[in-house]
Formats: sequence, structure tokens, C-alpha cells
Amino acid sequence: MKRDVFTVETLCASGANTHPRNFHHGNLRQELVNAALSAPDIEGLSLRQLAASLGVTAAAAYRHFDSREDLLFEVARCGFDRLRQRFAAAFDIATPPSDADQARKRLVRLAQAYLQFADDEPALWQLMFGAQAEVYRKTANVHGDTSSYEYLPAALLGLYLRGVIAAEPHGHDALFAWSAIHGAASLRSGRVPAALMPMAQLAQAVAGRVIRALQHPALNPETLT
Amino acid sequence: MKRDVFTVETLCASGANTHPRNFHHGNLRQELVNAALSAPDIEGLSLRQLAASLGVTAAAAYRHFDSREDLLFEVARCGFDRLRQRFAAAFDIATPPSDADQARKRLVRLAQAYLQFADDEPALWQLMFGAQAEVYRKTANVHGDTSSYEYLPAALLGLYLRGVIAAEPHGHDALFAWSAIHGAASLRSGRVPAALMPMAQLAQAVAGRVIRALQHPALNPETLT
DNA sequence: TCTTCAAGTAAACAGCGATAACATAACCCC
DNA sequence: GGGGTTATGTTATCGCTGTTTACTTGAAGA
Repeated sequence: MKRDVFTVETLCASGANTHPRNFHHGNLRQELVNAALSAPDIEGLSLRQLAASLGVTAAAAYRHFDSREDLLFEVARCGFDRLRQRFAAAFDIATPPSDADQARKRLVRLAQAYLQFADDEPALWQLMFGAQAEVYRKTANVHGDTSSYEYLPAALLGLYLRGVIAAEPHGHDALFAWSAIHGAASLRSGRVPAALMPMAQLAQAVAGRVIRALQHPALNPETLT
Repeated sequence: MKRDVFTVETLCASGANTHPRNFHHGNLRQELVNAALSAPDIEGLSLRQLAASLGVTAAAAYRHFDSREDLLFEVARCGFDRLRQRFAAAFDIATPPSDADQARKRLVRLAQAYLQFADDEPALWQLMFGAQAEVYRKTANVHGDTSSYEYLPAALLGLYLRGVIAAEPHGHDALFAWSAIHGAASLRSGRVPAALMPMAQLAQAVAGRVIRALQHPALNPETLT
């Protein structure tokens, strides 16, 4: 009994499927990633439990990933891809803003997409931008996704071209806009009470003020030092 | 030998100190916290290693803390206290701003204090605002430190009273300012390249734009929905 | 059909947080 | 000073973790 557990008969008999396509898992690598993606705490998940939840030994995972970290890299990569898709939908490149108002609304949509992502996938958000963020982001980018960071400057450029903001957006302007939106998402994700207002309201409050800041000429830097 | 290791003679003989004040550690609780505070990765530290680094067994730590988390709570509490001290120094309540310029500079100093803290104590910053932030912040606040969050609104009020910003600062204004500064610190702490400029420059870029945003009347909200 | 290989298994390792049972230094009371 | 109590250490142990090793087996190709 201890030795013969894995004969073909035993397995086929126990499986409800008529044709369990493979004794070997169909695509364990992807299934591991998928299971991790929907875990309530991705960073804290246990590889053994994850494998067990797929009816597989922990060691099996090591046929597909070098380490637990390696698995999390892949999960983060999927996360950045999902975020990029949301940005793409919010940016809506197919219908360029017809006027200044539309350009403003596009920035608000981008902000809201960011906030919504943090709301919808808190564990994934933490993996991507939390403690080990640097490492995971680096690997994700190596795999070819820096593009998430280009929608925001593009939206600012759109605002400039339609006369909403004063000067051609500088790198500092994009960083400022990103800081404000990322900070809001981060505070919200950390359940800071002030950031728990309805999301559309938060997106407007932040994006609206970002636009206000860029609408007017810069302060004399000497008044700040 | 196995039994008599802990006789008084053995210990005094091995200690270089003439008077090892106590066989029991002087103040193990505080020493554990201090050691944790200067660990390169606070969230990921191992209680056993921490205890061993103080020449003590892991179980000894449980005489002073209910759990590893309980220790981290205390560490976070110290972190929020240190942050508050930095805010207090930057705010400099003893010398109120004499004019609008001084009020602006005070906000820049607050932003810089925040960024400097994230730079100086990255592990502590991650503990306080990272994955488990909510939990640690809650406990820290229970212990009596919500005051860190009051310097920023106070600085905005100062700007209003000196005619720099248009309207009496609203909760949304404070949240926006905090988001922008926190976001910048967060991006910098995550080594996002754009945020790695000299810190004074970053503080000016962000705080300056926050002021610019609040200087002017709000946009018509309908242009944003 | 025989060989080879990919992809699973079981078993073991060290390290972790946590608990329980025990030992002793320090202290208080007489 | 002597004796009991308590605070604060120790050792040993548990179950869990990530990871490695050696083994097994289904599938596919010459």
C-alpha cells in the first residue's frame, strides 16, 4: 500500500474525470501563479499550502520555479500587466480628447484606475509596491513592462496641448502627479481614514488639484529655500 | 558540565566586566527593541537571531513580548515617535512664520523631514507604512501618537492665515498634500528612478506644486466628471 | 520495444515562531 | 542571615516553513 499508491489504476479510479488528460498536471506553472494571484495575502503565502491546494507536493513547484521569490516575480509581472490594461482602458487611446474638458477627465480616469486597482487587488498591490517592491518591479520591468509609467506623462502632454496647463510638462510635473496619485492609493490601501471617501470623489480631489497646480506658472524657487 | 554551566562562577569568569550588574539582562525588553530598530530588515527579522545577537535565547524574548508581532508593535511605536520629533523640529513651533515666504518654507521643511526619514530609516519606514501598516499604525496610535498627522494641516492653516492659499484648508486639501508628500517618499523609498533626485530638490518640487494647487480657486467640479 | 526525459513523489534538512517544563538570580519578609 | 516568592532566564519540543535530494513514473521518440 505504501509503495503502490501511485499506480495508474489508483489515480484513474479516484479521479472523477474520465480522461484526466495527464497524470502530470496540465500546466502546473500557470496554475500556481493563478492560485497565488487570488490569494488573500500574496506576500505571506506558503508555497506548501499553495501546492497542496492544487493537490500537489511542494517540491513539484520547484520543477517550475527556482524559489518562492521566483514565483512571486511572475505573480508581480502579471500584476503589472493587469495594471497596464486598466491604464489603457482609462486612457482610451482610440478616442483622443476633443477639448480641454475631455483632457482633464482623462487624467481623472487614470487616477481612478490606479485607485480602483489598489482597491480591487490589495494583496497584489502590496506585492507590487510594498516592502520588496524594488525587487519585484525590477524583475517585472526586465520582462518588458515599463509602459505603465507612460500613460500619465501622455495625459499631461494632452493637457498641455489643449491649453489646460501652462508649460510643456517637465519630468518634475509627471513625478508630482504620480506622487499625488500613488500616495492617495497608498494611504487608501493602508486604510488611513481620511482616504476612505468614495473613490470617484478621491480621484477628483487629487487629480483636480494636480491640474490646478500645473495650470499656473511655477513659484519663484527662491521663495521656497 | 552540561548541568553546571550556569553557576555563578562560570558566568563571572567568562565575563570581561568586573561587575556584570545582573545575571539577568539589565533591560532585555528595551534592548530587543533597540536591536530591532537598527536591523536592516525589520519586518523580516528573525526573533531567534535577534535574541541570539544579544546573547540570549529566543524563549527569553517571550518573557517581555507576547509574540513577534507584539515586539514589532513596540518598534513601530518608536518609529512614529521619531517621526513626530522630526516633524516638530521642522515645524519649529517656537518661531512662527513672520510672513508668507516663511510659511511656504515651513511646508517645504515638513516635506523634507518626511522624505529624510524615509531615506534615513528605510526598514522602519516600511514597517510603519508598508504591508501591515494598518495594524502597526493602529497600535501605535492607541499608545497615544496621532499627533504626527497634525503638523501638515497646521502648516496649511498657516499658509491660509498669511494669504498664500485661497480658502481655509479643507480636509481634502490636507489629504491631497499628504498624498503628494507620502507618495513621493514612497516612490523614493521604492527606488523609482525619477524620485532619486537630490532630496531638497524633490521636497521643493512637490511642496511647491502643492502650494501652487491650493493658491488658486478650485476648478468647477463638473469639468472633471 | 527500448531509451530518454519531463514532472511528479517521499523523505530529509535547517530555521522559524511559539509553548511547556524547569532553573536560578534577585528580592522581600522575618 | 535564612526561606519562600517572583521575575527572568534556560532547555526541549511542536508544527510549520522553504529547499534539496534521491527516487518513480507517464509520455514521447528512435
